[in-house]
Amino acid sequence: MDKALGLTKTQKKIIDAAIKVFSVKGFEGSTTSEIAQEAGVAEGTIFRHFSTKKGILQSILLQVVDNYQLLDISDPLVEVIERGDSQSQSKVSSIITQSQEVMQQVPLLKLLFYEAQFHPEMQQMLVERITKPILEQIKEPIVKQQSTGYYRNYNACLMTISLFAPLLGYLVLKQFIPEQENMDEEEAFKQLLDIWLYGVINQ
Amino acid sequence: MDKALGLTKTQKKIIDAAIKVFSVKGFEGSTTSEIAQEAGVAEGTIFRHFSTKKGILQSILLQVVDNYQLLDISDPLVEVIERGDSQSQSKVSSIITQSQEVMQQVPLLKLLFYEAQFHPEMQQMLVERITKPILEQIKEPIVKQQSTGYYRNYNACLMTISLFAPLLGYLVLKQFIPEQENMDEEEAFKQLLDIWLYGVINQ
DNA sequence: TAATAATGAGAGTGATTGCTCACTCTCATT
DNA sequence: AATGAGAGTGAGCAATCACTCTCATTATTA
Repeated sequence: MDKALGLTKTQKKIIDAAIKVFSVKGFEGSTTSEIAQEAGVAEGTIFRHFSTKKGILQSILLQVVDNYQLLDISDPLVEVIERGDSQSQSKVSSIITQSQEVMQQVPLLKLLFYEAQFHPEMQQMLVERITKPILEQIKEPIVKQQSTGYYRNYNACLMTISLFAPLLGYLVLKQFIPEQENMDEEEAFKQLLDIWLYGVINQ
Repeated sequence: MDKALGLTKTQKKIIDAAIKVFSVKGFEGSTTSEIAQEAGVAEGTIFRHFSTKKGILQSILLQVVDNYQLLDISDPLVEVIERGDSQSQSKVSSIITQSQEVMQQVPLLKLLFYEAQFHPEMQQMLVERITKPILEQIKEPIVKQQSTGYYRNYNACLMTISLFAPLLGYLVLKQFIPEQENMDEEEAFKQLLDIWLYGVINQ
């Protein structure tokens, strides 16, 4: 039956095509016929697998939510928090490696987070399954470091934002200002983590 | 002729209505008849003032770009950078005051930055007239502080991102996770600036 | 007051949209 | 060979869209 991750080959073709088209033209700006063309199937085939156009978007969201690759970015960050040392290059590098995968998904994430605001169930799912888990996962080791007195007692949620937002901001900014800046990604991440750490470490 | 800032009363009514409708439904998700209804004008009237629906969006962008209120947020940040002390409450407070105005504009900014990716001229205008000026305005005093040795020698652009992204991230996050968190906005901004500062100040 | 411009109301247009449905194709089972 | 189930097709439908046109009414200006 050609299934993988609960999706048939045709369904996967359609979803991949939809991601491509939605990313370039936005959800409302895309047409089902474009998606069909990109997927190499008839328009009618789309509606045999997805009840509505919005159903395609929801399936994309489900695919992203069920894909833990995304959450993986928080693991190396947790390492950095626990070691309290950005110099541990190996871990930093793994962040970069992960984030290159994530970076290619930045347009998709932008799409989902933006379009979700028009569809409350989707918004809730994004918040509950992606935003909050990441925040919690990162907050926990921060609180632990605070309890030992190694980190300052700022609000843990704000500390998490301070850590995460610049990394994400850097990736987003890079997408529409390809500031050539003779600096590689690894060095950039290292500096961003450094700035955060030395603002967090007590003394 | 009823002009103010180059816009007649009718044009202003239409633009205000369009901002409201676009913010709620997105650009492609909105219809000109909705905008007309919200503005209390006939649909045909819209097209007497704007050649196309996209023309309305472009006028909104022009209005935002010509409105320096937005850039004002960088002034108090520059103050913080120059003083190197977030405790200077008066200045922090003025950031908050400004940012409350800005915060109400967050949905509009999200709209413009998102929709602009589908319209290259608009994207370029946003980058050249908003993003880059803000970055430059904030980078300059950072570089000055670096030259005196008071700030560490990280890449100035990254330092700017580290400063700006958490503030923006906090505002955006607050919009779809109304984390009641018994913390007022002023305290939040103070802590975010603190975290940044003590990661930037040498020693 | 007369002339001119702006607007409201709303029907109309062609193009496009999301979606349907009658039909075909494939292929395993009978 | 006959059957049935399910995937795929694409012409076409009803609705909607951005946009136009007309014309009576109101507001502005000379």
